[in-house]
Amino acid sequence: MKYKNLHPWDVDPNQAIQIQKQLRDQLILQKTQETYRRIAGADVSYDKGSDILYAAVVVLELPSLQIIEEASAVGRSTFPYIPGLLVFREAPILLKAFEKIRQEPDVIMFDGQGIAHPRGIGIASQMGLWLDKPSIGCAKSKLFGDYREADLGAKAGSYTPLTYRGKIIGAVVRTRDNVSPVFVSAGHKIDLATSIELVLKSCQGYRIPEPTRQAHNLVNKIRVEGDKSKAPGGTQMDLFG
DNA sequence: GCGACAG
DNA sequence: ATCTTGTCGC
Repeated sequence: MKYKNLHPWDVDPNQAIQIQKQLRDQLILQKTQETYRRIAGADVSYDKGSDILYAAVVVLELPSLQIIEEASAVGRSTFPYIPGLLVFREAPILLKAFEKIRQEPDVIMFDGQGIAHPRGIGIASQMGLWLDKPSIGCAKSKLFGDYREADLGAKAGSYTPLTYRGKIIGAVVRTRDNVSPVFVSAGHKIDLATSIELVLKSCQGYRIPEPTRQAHNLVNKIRVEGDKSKAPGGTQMDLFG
C-alpha cells in the first residue's frame, strides 16, 4: 500500500501543529463509498522505558470479519507522546506496516480519534489523508469534546453525540451491554453515521471492534517475540543470577 | 489560575 | 501505552 509523500519524521511539536492546521482543510467528511468489503485495523505498542515501537495492520473481510492479511513493523520512536500529536509518534512505524499490505482495504480503523480532536485532525484523519483511504477513529477514551453520560443507553448499539461548541464531532458508542463506551469519529472520506455503523458491525462480543482488536493482539504478539530474542534465557538468569 | 489530556 | 491481583459475571 502506497502513501503520500509528507513525512512525519523529525518534526518538532510546533511544526507538527502547523502541519495539522494545514492538512485539516483537506479532509473529506462524507461517505465516498457505498460498500465496504475489506476493513483494516491498525495499532501500535511498545515497552515502558523503551523507544522501540511495534506496529500491526490486520485486514478483515466484511461482513464475515475473517482475517485475510496481517502485516507488522518494528522501529525506533522519533517523537514523544503528546496529547493531540499522537500521529507524529505512531505514523512512521504504521506507514511501514501499511507498505507491506497487499490486500487493499476499503476503509481503515485506527485506535485513536478521527476529527474529534483539538485541531479537527486526529490520528485516524491524518493517516487517512496520508494513505488516501477512508478512515475511522475508534478510541477507548476521550480526547476532545463533550457529551452527557445520562444520554447514553446501557445496551450495545446505543450512542450519543460528542460535541464541541454545539457541533457534532463524533459519537460515544456502546459496543457491549453495560461496558464503557468507545469514542467514534469520522477520519477521512467517510461520514459519522457510516463510521458508527462500521464500528458496530465490526464488534464480536468484545468492547473493541475486531479490526483494532486483532491489530492489538498481533502487535502485542510480535512485541513479546521481540523481547524474547533480545533477552534469551532471561528466566534462568532471574532464578540463579 | 485550574482542569483535561487519544496512545 | 505499560505495570499488576484478585474478582465479578456469563
